Amino acid sequence: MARTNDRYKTAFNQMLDSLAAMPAGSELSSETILARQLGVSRTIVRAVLERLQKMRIISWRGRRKKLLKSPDASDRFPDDEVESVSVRLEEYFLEWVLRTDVAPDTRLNVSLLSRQFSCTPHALHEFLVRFSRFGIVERLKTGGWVLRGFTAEYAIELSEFREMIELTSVRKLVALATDHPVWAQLDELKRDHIALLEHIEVRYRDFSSLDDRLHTTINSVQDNRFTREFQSLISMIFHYHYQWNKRWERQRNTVAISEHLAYIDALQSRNWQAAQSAALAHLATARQTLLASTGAADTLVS
Amino acid sequence: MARTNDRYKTAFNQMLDSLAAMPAGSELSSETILARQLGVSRTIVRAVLERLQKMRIISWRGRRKKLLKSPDASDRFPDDEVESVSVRLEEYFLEWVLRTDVAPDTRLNVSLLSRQFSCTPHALHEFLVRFSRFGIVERLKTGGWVLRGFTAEYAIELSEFREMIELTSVRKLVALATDHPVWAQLDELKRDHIALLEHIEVRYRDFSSLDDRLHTTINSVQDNRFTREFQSLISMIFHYHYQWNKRWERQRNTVAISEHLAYIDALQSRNWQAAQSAALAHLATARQTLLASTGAADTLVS
DNA sequence: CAACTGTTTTTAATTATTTATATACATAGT
DNA sequence: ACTATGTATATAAATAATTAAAAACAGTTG
Repeated sequence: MARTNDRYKTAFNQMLDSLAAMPAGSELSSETILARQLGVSRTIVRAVLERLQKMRIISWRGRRKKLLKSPDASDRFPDDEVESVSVRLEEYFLEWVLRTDVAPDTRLNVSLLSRQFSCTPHALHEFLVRFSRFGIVERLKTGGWVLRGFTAEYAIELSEFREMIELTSVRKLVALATDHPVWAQLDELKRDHIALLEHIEVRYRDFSSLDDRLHTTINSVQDNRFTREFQSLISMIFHYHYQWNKRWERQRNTVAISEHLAYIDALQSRNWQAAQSAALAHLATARQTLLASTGAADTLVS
Repeated sequence: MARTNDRYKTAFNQMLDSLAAMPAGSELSSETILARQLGVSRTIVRAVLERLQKMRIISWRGRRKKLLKSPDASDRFPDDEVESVSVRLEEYFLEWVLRTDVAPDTRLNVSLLSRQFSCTPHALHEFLVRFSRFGIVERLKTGGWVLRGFTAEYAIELSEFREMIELTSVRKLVALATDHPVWAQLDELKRDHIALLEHIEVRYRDFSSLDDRLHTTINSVQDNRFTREFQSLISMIFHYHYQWNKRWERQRNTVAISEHLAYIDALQSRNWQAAQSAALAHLATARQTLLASTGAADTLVS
């Protein structure tokens, strides 16, 4: 009952990390400074210090705080205890939606689902409210929720909207002055793509975050909160998509890297026509991949 | 404590309305049918019937339900009791944001605000979560909320995004076959605009809903849930905007109607260039009006 | 026997309560 | 004096409890 102490546990583990980097016998900084370093309030810092003292990892009296011995892994809170409910729920829920064969437009039973996900009905409800902005679940006026599902229609509408936004970005991008920071970012992205391509056999899983970075960078030139909001939806969908759709993963990513490189080159040429074609080509591939992962369940996972 | 009985009260008032249209002595239909008519469960219908019986408006035994006398206004639940908390909150909150001079990026104090709005902190929290999709408030990772506010930047980004979407719709619309339902809807809208223009002196306030209808119709051709979602945000913003910014209201609406008529004509000509110009012209005006209502508070309200 | 009502059970939404965390203020130490 | 700590208070986020509403089931009646 009552709020969880995830923040305390996370802060404690973070504190252990920084203590591990210090030699035994060193003095710790003041509560206020530690609080700022950990990004939490002094209340939490004091609770952490109390626990550290009780565990005889530090000595603490007044403003003298000395490290007695380096902490080890067993002192930490286990990771699964630290993970907040809302993060767990996103994984559980999306896994449930994307991997199992729930029919579209199913009415959701909150109390039943919350038991399955081992959380309170309220926690699930909060999650659904936040999540409803993505259009995969919807709240009924009469009360209750329906799962609209990650259907082929959803993938198509998502892709169409995405293409509209990204082409707008591209049009704006190619007209930007050469001293705009985006050009440097593109240079860096190009280097990272080439580096990844060289070790594609072992590092092909790293493509996912590179894909995210490229599209986020391109859309950043719009400097528009609605674009950013939509891009974050795209990031989430593709994050889980890459995570679970392992079929032809290496080949797919190799092709995508080439498309990205062509895309970057076209942008750097600052030729609107060329950039548009390259953008459309890559976005079409992405759309196809996404679409293939909806529909039949057997196209999901290897 | 525990959930409100708004649904019951609303259903009761609705039932009174339908009883008022019936002659005394007539038999009511079955619980199941009444439930379907009112859009509620049988549980509510039975509660409503019980109250009606207690008030001697109907007699009820077993399956015989007879109307004894026509109900009058005093039998109803007062309207303000019926209005649900979430609806009230939207009004209160937007009025607070748009009319008072709250500085952008202010940290919101949920418990304080909830007292001002006379609701529980939790109800306000629920509202904020739902409302955050519009980008006017934002949840901090560390906890708590900030009001980003209805600033000039917000108005600009909103308008830019809107223009991108609506131009996409227009491009798709002018290419549609003549038997597509949108053409009939545009004909009807044109008639309604002309009718409104003839009585503009008295009916100028009706423009707001007409504006909403036109843009919703145009964007409906995309048949995309993300477009619909964004259009509903636009509708909300303009709804409150029209409601509170009364300066030059009649003149403004007269101009807008002409722009709408030109816009509709251009669409009906099915000429992409003409339609694009008309769209841009009207959207630019809308952007200016919206922008003028941000910034200085004295531009708000007469 | 089909439609309707009576009764019970399940699910949803809201408030109250509790614990965690943040912040403000007063006091002590260097 | 400044800065750190000790203490008190305010605010946030979670659960638990409570009531409304829906749905399921069983029994009745025309």
